[in-house]
Amino acid sequence: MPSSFRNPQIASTAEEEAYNHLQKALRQGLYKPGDRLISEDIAAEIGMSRMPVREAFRRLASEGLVTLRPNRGCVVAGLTLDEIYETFEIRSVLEGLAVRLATPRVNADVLDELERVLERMERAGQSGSSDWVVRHQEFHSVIFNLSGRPKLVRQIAALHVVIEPYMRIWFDYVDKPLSAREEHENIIKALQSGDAEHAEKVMRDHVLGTAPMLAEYASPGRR
Amino acid sequence: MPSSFRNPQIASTAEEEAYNHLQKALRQGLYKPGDRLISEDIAAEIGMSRMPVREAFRRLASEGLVTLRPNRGCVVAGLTLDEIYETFEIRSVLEGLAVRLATPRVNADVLDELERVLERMERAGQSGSSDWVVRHQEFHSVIFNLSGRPKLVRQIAALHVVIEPYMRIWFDYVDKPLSAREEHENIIKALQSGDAEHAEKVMRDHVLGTAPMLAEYASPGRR
DNA sequence: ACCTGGATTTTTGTATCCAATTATCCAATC
DNA sequence: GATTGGATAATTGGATACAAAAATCCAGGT
Repeated sequence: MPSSFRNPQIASTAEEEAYNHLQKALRQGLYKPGDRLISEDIAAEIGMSRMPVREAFRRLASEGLVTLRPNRGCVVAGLTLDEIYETFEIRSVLEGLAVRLATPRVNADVLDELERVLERMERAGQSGSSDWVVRHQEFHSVIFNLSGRPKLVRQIAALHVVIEPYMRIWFDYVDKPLSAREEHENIIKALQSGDAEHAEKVMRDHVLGTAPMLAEYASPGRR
Repeated sequence: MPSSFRNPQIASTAEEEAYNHLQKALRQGLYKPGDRLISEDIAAEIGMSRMPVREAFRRLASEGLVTLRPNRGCVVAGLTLDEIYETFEIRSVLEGLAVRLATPRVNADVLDELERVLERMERAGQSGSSDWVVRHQEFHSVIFNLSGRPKLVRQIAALHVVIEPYMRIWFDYVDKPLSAREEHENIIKALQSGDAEHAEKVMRDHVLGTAPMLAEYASPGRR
């Protein structure tokens, strides 16, 4: 049983459906930064009126996935280089905190699961499937979910969503992050050691270390 | 010139007006956790239809100020004890990061301004005015704005908003945080020292240290 | 008195409508 | 040819209307 992935249950409300639809598309990078999202078009696409779509826009805006300006509609957000670095800085301290809190809760089952996820990640990576990105998120997600801090989990997950399109671009270019396996094994080792402070530092460095690699391939950015 | 406080310019859109109205009320604790917010009532209060109010609800929900459930409306959120601690944990690492980034940018002007804000905070505290809470926020805000990280600033500010009602309750009970002056002077000293790592640690400890004091007086909580 | 169930009222979710704002296009001018 | 101005079209913001869901009320039964 993986862990904490969203239930794909049918959306109970039109707004939710619109939100899911748009979030999925934005995560997969189907819209480019700067693209304008016309509420009526999107409403037609999923067969509803503009109102629920507008409400979905608001939610996406507060997660930073789109930008909303009065009378000028909804624009796909995208990150500048600086913003990519900033997002990773924030991730580094939040996931550092999460892993520090998670460390005392680690047990054999958790370590097993992490190894299994890492294995799936490896396989996805070798087959060139961009499923790698999802598996990578899952690896981190297993850890920060273990922190037992719901709000922290939410915030980190939101950051993962924002950088997902760039992770995909990166992955498509370099095809196979070889160093990744080693890095993540190190995180597992740190968790195993039981030294929370050390684990925090390892995670911080891991996250910060990813940013420059990714940034190199994320030129198109900017709104 | 203080620094980074929101322009009270007239709202350009009805949604914005509704948002400002509700956020202000929620920050001041005018609504209690668990209170239900009826969109029509609030719309009537500020003289508009339900639609913009609903959109404001969504924004407030993603900031954690209210809870939105399908077909059951909008409820004032409030924090459990655990959630208060969690929020301070998150604040501690985020503001720690912010102060670390801010430290190299500190100069005499900044130190002067911090002293002035602290002075105003002191005065507000002695007069028992709950303006103390606002000044306290301003003190922190001067520092984290200096980090030069817009997204980080936003996230921290959002957390301040969420805990503001509890800060007010706390302040009303204990009337005068005597230790506060000293604590904040320590932060200024750390900034002055130029040692970013040290400043980060001081800020972390400061923020974490506040939580238990506040938690004691925040019994009514719970959604 | 307390529970139960159904009618009534309230409130929400969504569609549709209208006015106001913004974008686009095209011709006239330099 | 590029630029400007203005008519036209597209799009947004907001109000209203209506159906569906939830909350409330109340009578009848235990």
